[in-house]
Amino acid sequence: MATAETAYHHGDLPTALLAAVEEIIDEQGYADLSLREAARRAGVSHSAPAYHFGDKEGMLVAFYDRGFELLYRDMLAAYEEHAAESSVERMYGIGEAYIMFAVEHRAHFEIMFRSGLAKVAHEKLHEGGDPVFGLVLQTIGELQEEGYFAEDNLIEVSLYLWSVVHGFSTILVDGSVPPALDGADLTVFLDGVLRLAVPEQN
Amino acid sequence: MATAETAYHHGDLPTALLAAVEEIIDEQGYADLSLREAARRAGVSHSAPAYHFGDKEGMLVAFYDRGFELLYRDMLAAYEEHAAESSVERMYGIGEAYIMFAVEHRAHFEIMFRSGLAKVAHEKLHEGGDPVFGLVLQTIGELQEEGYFAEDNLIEVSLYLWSVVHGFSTILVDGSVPPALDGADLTVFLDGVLRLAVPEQN
DNA sequence: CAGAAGTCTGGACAATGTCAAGTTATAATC
DNA sequence: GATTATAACTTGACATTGTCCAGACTTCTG
Repeated sequence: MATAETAYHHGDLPTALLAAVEEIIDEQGYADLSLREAARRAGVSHSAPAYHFGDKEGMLVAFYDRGFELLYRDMLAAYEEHAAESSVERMYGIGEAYIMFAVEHRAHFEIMFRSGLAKVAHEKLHEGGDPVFGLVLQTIGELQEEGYFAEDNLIEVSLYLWSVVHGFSTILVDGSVPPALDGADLTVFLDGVLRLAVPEQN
Repeated sequence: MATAETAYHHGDLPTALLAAVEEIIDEQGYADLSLREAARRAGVSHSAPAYHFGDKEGMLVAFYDRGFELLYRDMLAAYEEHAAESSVERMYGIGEAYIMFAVEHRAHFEIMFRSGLAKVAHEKLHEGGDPVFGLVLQTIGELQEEGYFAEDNLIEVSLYLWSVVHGFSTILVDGSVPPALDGADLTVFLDGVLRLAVPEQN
């Protein structure tokens, strides 16, 4: 059996390393993440990761890419779940999926948006079309068609809605909420916040 | 003259170090910030900072605190500038001040909200009352009095507006905008986004 | 079975954060 | 004004980190 037990060949070291990255960030935060600690947890030597990822940034970019895969999967599922309903329901759906992704995959969210990696990696992402942003634009187009927003300001509307959803996610992940809200059930506010974001239909 | 030139006593090393921190983050980003490089730029030995700040986190907390001072100063000025006008104008004012602070003091903004320091330092901040958040609550109360929002959901409204403003700031600082918007004059969108955030008066 | 390619090890190096002990400047005291 | 004390730094050391390089082991290919 040539699985994780094997002495030399690990089996699937890249996956094991990315799992270790998530573990470390969850336990100790992004600041204390080190290549060598990830290698230790995967049971390999300190320079094994370099073979697969080149350097530390390479490993984080792989983690970053995986995060966008997961995020897109969740958002697409939410979109399709409300395919037959109003565009507002789809908007709430993908917004909620985004926010819940941030909460449930905090490690990925941090690397994706809070590590300074965004500047480097986002360029690569946009070359490939960025399906996440594409889905957002699609939904906003539908909102405009159904009269929830004027049709002459797609950029502003998309920046606005993206700001609400991304901002709320950031706040949740930070834990930088006022003390009164600490430990509260955040899903409750999630709904309220999203509903405040979309005006009455015209 | 016992100023910065002096061999031993620097004159005001803490200030010089915090200035160096800002320089380094502006030039190379938060990830490449090191205690020793800050010391080098201030012209002192590698462990001089420890005397004033204890450790690296201590130095960053000082930088963090200074950032909140500056932010509150800007927001308060914006609030008072529109003291005689509608509450919406004050809301736009402090929102714009927040966002422009993020753009113009990018280094402070990163440490304040994107460094993982928030969890540690925010508790300390909230003990002291957090004037920034106080000003936000004040303004939202006025918005509710003037009928822009229902009066039974202060928490949701504050989370919502904070999300818009903070989220937009984050997006600007990231540079993680879709390529079409790169290099565009962001102040234009700032106005549009803020106006989308507040509904018609009741 | 031989060789080539793929996967990982082990040692080295410079850089970093932190600690302990020593050094010099400034302030306080008599 | 000399002495003493305290504040403000320096110097040296150590463990840890990311990266590079030469080598070793394993598996695949013919």
